[in-house]
Amino acid sequence: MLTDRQRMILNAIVDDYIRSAEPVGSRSISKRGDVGFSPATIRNEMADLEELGFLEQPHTSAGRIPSHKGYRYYVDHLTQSFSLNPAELHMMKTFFAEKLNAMEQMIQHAASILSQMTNYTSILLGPEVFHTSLRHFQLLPLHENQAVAIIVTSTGQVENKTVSIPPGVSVSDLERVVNLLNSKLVNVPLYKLKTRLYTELGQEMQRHIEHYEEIMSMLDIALDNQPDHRVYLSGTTNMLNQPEFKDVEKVKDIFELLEQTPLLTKLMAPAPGEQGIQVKIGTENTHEAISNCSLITATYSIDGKALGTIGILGPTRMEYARVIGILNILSHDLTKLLSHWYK
Amino acid sequence: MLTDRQRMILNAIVDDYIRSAEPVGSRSISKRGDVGFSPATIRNEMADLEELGFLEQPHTSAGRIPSHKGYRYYVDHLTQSFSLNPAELHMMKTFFAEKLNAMEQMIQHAASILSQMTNYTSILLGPEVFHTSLRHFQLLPLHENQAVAIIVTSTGQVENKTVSIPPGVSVSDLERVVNLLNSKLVNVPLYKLKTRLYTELGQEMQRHIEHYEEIMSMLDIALDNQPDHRVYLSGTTNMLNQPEFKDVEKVKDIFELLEQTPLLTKLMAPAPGEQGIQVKIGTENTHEAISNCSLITATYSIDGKALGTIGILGPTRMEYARVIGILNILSHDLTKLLSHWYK
DNA sequence: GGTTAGCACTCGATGACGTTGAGTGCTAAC
DNA sequence: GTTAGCACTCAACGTCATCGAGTGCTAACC
Repeated sequence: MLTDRQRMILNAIVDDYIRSAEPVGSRSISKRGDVGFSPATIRNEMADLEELGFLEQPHTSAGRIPSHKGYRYYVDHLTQSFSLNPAELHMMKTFFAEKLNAMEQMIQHAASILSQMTNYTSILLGPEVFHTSLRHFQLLPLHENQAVAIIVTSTGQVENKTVSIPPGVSVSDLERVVNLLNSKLVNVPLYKLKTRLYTELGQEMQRHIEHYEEIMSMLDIALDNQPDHRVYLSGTTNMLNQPEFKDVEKVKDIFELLEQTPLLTKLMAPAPGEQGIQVKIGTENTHEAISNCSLITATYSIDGKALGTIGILGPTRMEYARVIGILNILSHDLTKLLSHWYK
Repeated sequence: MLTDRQRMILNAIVDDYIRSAEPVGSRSISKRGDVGFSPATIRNEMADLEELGFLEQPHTSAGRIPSHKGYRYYVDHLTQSFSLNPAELHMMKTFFAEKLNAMEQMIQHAASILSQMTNYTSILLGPEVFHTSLRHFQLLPLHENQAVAIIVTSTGQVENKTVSIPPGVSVSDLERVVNLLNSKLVNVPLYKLKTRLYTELGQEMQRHIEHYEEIMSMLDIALDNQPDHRVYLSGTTNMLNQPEFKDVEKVKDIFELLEQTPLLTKLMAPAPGEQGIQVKIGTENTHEAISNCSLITATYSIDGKALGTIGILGPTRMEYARVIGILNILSHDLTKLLSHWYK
């Protein structure tokens, strides 16, 4: 579709623009050295590339900037795989050495490392609930009428919730209920817990346990784990360092988006069946607030099942090669680490 | 120190400036109606107030804006106690009705309500660890060499941490350890846990438990709860709506500060002995990034012991009366709610 | 003596205008 | 096919005049 020379020039323009954030002219491309043609020749090619929709001109007498289509082409034809410098490799290695952390802290830590390395905003979605199951259930009385319900999942996460103990229910009643649940519901996926509670345990509990109704409604609350991903953010302020966001109005929408967990989850959700790195450029993102941003995501998984998503959000003018390289490493390492953890 | 009329005029200026964010002139004050003097008279008083340091002039031919000293005077002499409208009262009432939430969620929720009501940024510090004690300790094995340690505190918070089980230690060993801890350490303040573990339990454990050394070092990790406050933020984007922060450079410093938990903790820490509402205006704050901001804080407590802090961060041009009113209500209600919860 | 009307003065904000320079498109020469 | 040359475009920037909100001061008024 494009000639070799056009590809070279397009690459040079995107590279330059990523670095400078300013429209690039034919002269500066010619001067770079890696494209050995005069400005005039490059101008001709640039005009062609613009006609083909790969470049845009902010105004007549300015240089060119890549269009979304241009970025897309650039990303799809990225050849040089990005390599980290020793200091950065060390940073990632030491991170994975500290695997004794609880999963949650580990993910938060991963988010902050990502944002530090890339200078963009990092977004991590915690493990999907669909693939985690119940390992242990516990009810700890706090007072005579309140208790903490604790759910330990197969991934080692601990969820807890305060519930009211219905009047008339004794501690030994609760113990019996807890034992019953643990014997019947362990290893059941979290999202099936409540239906199983009713279908399999309903009758047995009705027979053996007093105050059946009240206890069931208490368990209903206790097992009502939020099915949304946990979202971990880091480096949101990095957004403010980008010249394209020197206008507060533009950042505001983005920041508001970042505060809304469900929207983020939707944006980060991998297209079904997709594995590996995904790049969404500008308007390819479904939300208007980030139509000037690119979102690069990678999934991490266990036994081939996608568990969660890592993402980097930055301006469309993003260091694609570098970010993709980093995400690649991190998602693989996370996958390996979790497999080891999970057994 | 100030005449009645001066006080009236100062009040009027601060009020107007808080609303409009623009220097106020003598004519507009005169037109308000509540100060029944001509612009000329008001101009004279304004000149005096400026000489006394309560007002400032951005440039010769502009109106006046309050100086930090002016805000301070305004705040110290706030008379009309602010009252909420019915819708807002309802918002707070319903919030406190949902007390079945776990404490953590409750605090996060309180933060978001605060920021919604005030349109500023809200900062909440969770309960101090000093005043909470151990209610229950639990070790749940995940695999043969890993377990989750769960600490339930007297305030109903649940902390958890993953630890490695030393090789050779059996499940029954662990059970014995857990029982011992629960019988001896319940109601001990969290920050004393580890010393008590060594002083009181060391000998007994050494006698009854195999692998003493390894188990102790495991418990050392398990009980190593982080002593810093948890920080809950909400409405950080509200900062971007303030005209004084239309310049990205100014917001950046503030946002960076908001990301640093320890600094925030220090800023929010109440002066020793102080109870109730505290207002820190501009440079009264110890951190330079918020020298154009005011921070209003209130403590919530149990039995007179300060447990945590609620704060609102906004521009020096802040709706002091309103914010103070809201913080007053919320801190009292939180105190009441926690006392009830805590018993 | 306190209050106010009147008036000259100040100075940021706004907009018109010219200049500058980076960059283009086109043509003609190589 | 490539490149040098040149006229053209247009945002950015600086200058300048205008405008108007607001002041300080003086003199008149109650």
